[in-house]
Amino acid sequence: MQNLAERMRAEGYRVTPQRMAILRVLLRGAHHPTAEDVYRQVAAQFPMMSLATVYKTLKVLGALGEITVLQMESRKHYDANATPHPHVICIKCHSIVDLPSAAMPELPEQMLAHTGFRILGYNLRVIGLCPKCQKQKQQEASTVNQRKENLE
Amino acid sequence: MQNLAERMRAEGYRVTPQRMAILRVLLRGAHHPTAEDVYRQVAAQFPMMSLATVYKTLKVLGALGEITVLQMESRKHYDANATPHPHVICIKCHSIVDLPSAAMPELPEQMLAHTGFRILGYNLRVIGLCPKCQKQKQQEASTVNQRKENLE
DNA sequence: ATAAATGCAAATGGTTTGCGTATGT
DNA sequence: ACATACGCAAACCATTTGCATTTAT
Repeated sequence: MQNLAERMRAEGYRVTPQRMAILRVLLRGAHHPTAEDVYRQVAAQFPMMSLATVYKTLKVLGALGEITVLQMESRKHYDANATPHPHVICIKCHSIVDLPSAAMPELPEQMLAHTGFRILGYNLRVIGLCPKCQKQKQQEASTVNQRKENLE
Repeated sequence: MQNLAERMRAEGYRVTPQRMAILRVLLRGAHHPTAEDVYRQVAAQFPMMSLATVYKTLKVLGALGEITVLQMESRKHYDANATPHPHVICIKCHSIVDLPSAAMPELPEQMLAHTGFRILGYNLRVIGLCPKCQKQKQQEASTVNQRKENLE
């Protein structure tokens, strides 16, 4: 928490009460809140907070690698192959490639047991860089570091 | 394709030219089209097609289990735990439970190799029914079958 | 002092819905 | 004949953006 504040400053971000409040909610953890959830919790003790700031801050924290964002893409994709199989998705161009279902690794069942869930299946999304984007990246390799622009 | 037409009728759905056209696009497969993509392809030979119909049809095909829909939820969730770890998600109430990263199974590297992707990581989302929803379902067990309502 | 962050409101973009008309059964 | 599907336009909802104001540095 303190370390993060310093890291933010070091990376050129400002440490504001809003950002700390949002971070505090996230560190309470355990609930995988949506932006809306975070907003409600922060607004309770911080009435001036705006939803836009929550979104902006979440983006910053994501860029800093301090939080995980579940479910990156917003658009749905449809696949005539109805049997579950893993996908490999390019982080840059979002192209999607199928893998055979045989590529599904075994789930470590015992780790799931204590959740009490009845397991129905699973979704494996491998993240990577497609061949085309790898080449592109090499060409850009000599360019300036654009960390902040990477917020996308 | 023919079988599907019959299955649709058997299940009480109508077989329309639009639906067949959409299905044909999906069966061309290989590209994991978005709704928009499907629309464009179908509209090329079927100018009257509407985007709303594409969405409605995709929903029907999904309900029939004939296609896979990638990325079900639209809302993002944030997790203060930045190290990648699998999640168990309830299909009914969408509650999310963390698993320790130790639960990450080994990826079968050789299956990925031929994709040419540079693998950066992966996302494992286990789908199931949480304990609470399991109980609820048992109580509803005696109720009428509501397949079509399950479109959600 | 000044560049960056905030809060507001308007815009965006994918998806859904309501409704009157057309069509498969 | 009649319920279901269609096409259109409007509605929705999460997220983003522009901009004038405030604030951390």
